[in-house]
Amino acid sequence: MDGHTRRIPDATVARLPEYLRILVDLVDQRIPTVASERLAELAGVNAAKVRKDLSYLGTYGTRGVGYDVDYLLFQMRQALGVTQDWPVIVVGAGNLGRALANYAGFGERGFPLAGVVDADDTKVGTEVGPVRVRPMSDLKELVAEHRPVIGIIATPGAVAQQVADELVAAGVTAILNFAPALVTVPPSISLRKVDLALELQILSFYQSQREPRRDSA
Amino acid sequence: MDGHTRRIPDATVARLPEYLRILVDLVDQRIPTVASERLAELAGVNAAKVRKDLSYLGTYGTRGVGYDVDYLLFQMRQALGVTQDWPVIVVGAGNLGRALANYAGFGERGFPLAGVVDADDTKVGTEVGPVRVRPMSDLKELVAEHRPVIGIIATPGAVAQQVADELVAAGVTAILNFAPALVTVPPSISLRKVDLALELQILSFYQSQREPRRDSA
DNA sequence: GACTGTGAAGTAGTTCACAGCT
DNA sequence: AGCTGTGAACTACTTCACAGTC
Repeated sequence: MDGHTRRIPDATVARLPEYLRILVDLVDQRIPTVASERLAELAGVNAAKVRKDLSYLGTYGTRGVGYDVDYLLFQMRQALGVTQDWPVIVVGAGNLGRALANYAGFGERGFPLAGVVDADDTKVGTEVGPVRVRPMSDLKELVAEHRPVIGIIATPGAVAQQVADELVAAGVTAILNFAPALVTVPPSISLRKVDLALELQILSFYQSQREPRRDSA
Repeated sequence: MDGHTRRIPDATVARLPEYLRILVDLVDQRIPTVASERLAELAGVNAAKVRKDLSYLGTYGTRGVGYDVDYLLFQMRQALGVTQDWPVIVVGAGNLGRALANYAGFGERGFPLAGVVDADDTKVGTEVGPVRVRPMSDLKELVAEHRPVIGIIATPGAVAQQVADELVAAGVTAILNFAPALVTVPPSISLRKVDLALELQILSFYQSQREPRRDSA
């Protein structure tokens, strides 16, 4: 029952939230057990990978039967550290920041909006989804109030590093960066990046490999 | 001048847009040449990786000097197939879809908004950023008009697969899926996925590894 | 002297294939 | 019989280290 937990490979970690989502669905459907084969199908990967991934959690399925859905869901939440909500603070109340703040999907999945801050005084005080934009100077207070929080950078690339520094100074230990810029943080801080244009460019690459486009402007 | 182009590894492809962004910056700053060491620093990777990545493009830098920024930028655009704009069509005019449609960053980086469609009649006709929402039945026409386009799925997860099927039927060959659901498409279609909550959960994992949180509710 | 391009070595991730439990 | 858990084989990616060029 322990889980002599070896270090979980990054590639596995990146898949755990997908399994989590599927398990939530299965619970909703009152499905009591699931085999690696089925889970693999639902996740779009192969069964050996599922079994190996789950084995890192110290999970014990039952041979001949499969995995107990409730218990696996419990373990998955435990492993991901999503047994409680993690509030998020959005920095930047431009289009993207407002969009993210409005996006209810976050709250539903355990990441409620704690606040939105912006350096631009003309934006401060305006409504964004469920909150009002607050000045950057409120950041420290906001973080202290909700800690631990995840900071979301939704500013132009040019100020992303500065914002990251301010988040770290305010006590934020996990950052999701949507700005198209390299951001570096101390090693104790977790950082991930999402760049929407970059994803489109990757699609562009694979697509133009198949069916090269005329290059005439 | 040829570039006896070996197949480019996926990991390299995923980094090319980052190099592209950096090169655009360097051109703006009128910097004529760049060494792999410097490029690596700007991209947050190591120099050997940069050199190997660029070598897949059939790029020739100059030993003792570095890479010509203009030429490298040209090659990068060529490789990524972003020498012309790729219009995007957003499916789903909910919070996320409207957010994406409003997000100017796309247009600036070569992905202008061709339209927004939604299955919900009460949303059809409403303004979203620069366009009006059109009904799903206009999808085929919209695609035909702008082809090739990239389809963006910004719907609830439950209808994501159906939307993907409709996009494919309408002639879309590249899809970016923001819905939290597995979507499968024929092998000739390029597909990528961005799941915002999933990114937050990954951060949650790494953070709770460091500083486990009390589990009391 | 400086910097690229790349084989070779090293590391991480995936998949196979099967022993072992229920 | 059915399905997990995992060593072993394989594949992909990264990094080293250095010969080659300017």
